[in-house]
Amino acid sequence: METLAVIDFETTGMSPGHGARATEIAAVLVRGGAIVGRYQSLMNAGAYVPPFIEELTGISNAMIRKAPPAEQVMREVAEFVGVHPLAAHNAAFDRKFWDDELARIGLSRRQEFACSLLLARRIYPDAPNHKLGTLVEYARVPVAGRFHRALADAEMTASLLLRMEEELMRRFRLEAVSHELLRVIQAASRRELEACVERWRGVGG
DNA sequence: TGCCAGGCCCTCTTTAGGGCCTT
Repeated sequence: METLAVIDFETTGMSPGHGARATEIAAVLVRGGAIVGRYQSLMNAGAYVPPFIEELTGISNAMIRKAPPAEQVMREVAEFVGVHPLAAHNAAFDRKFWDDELARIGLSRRQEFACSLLLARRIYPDAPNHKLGTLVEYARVPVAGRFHRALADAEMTASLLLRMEEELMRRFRLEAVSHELLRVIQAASRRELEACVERWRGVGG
């Protein structure tokens, strides 16, 4: 049975290419339609947390100073995730930080990301918007805690992915939805969801 | 001190611009 690792970063800014660093990471393991494992830690990368980010996340400079070193946390979470396929909400963002923080300890990513944002745009085109908080309400996913904290966001992203997998199974009469199928769907045009799944079914996916 | 990005995708498109998402 496939296990999926859903991750979420809190950071000091938008891009590691401009000096932003991670302040917190969470990873949850999803298997058999349920969350079966959780990892969460603040991390001290020596970076300054701007006031806007402190307000947004509730993660302060004082909290970061007392947190374990980023190197230690990244080694732990990389070990926790292993080679399981990855997922995140707006994965382009988390992928940048995952790759950057791993590179700093001499590691590299071993798997691809599924993106719950791209999937939601295809599966829930009529949602008011595709922010995580809006989708949690729209898809009736349980609120797991404070938004913009890593573990709560990772758990809600995982639950949203499970809800979308259920929707795909119902709509297309599939017995299961693999990470590979999610990758195929998110890579296809928004307007071609039906044709994309039928092609997948046709080649025995 | 506290600046800042970039991929996706739509459309009044493709010789481009701008909104959506993530922190």
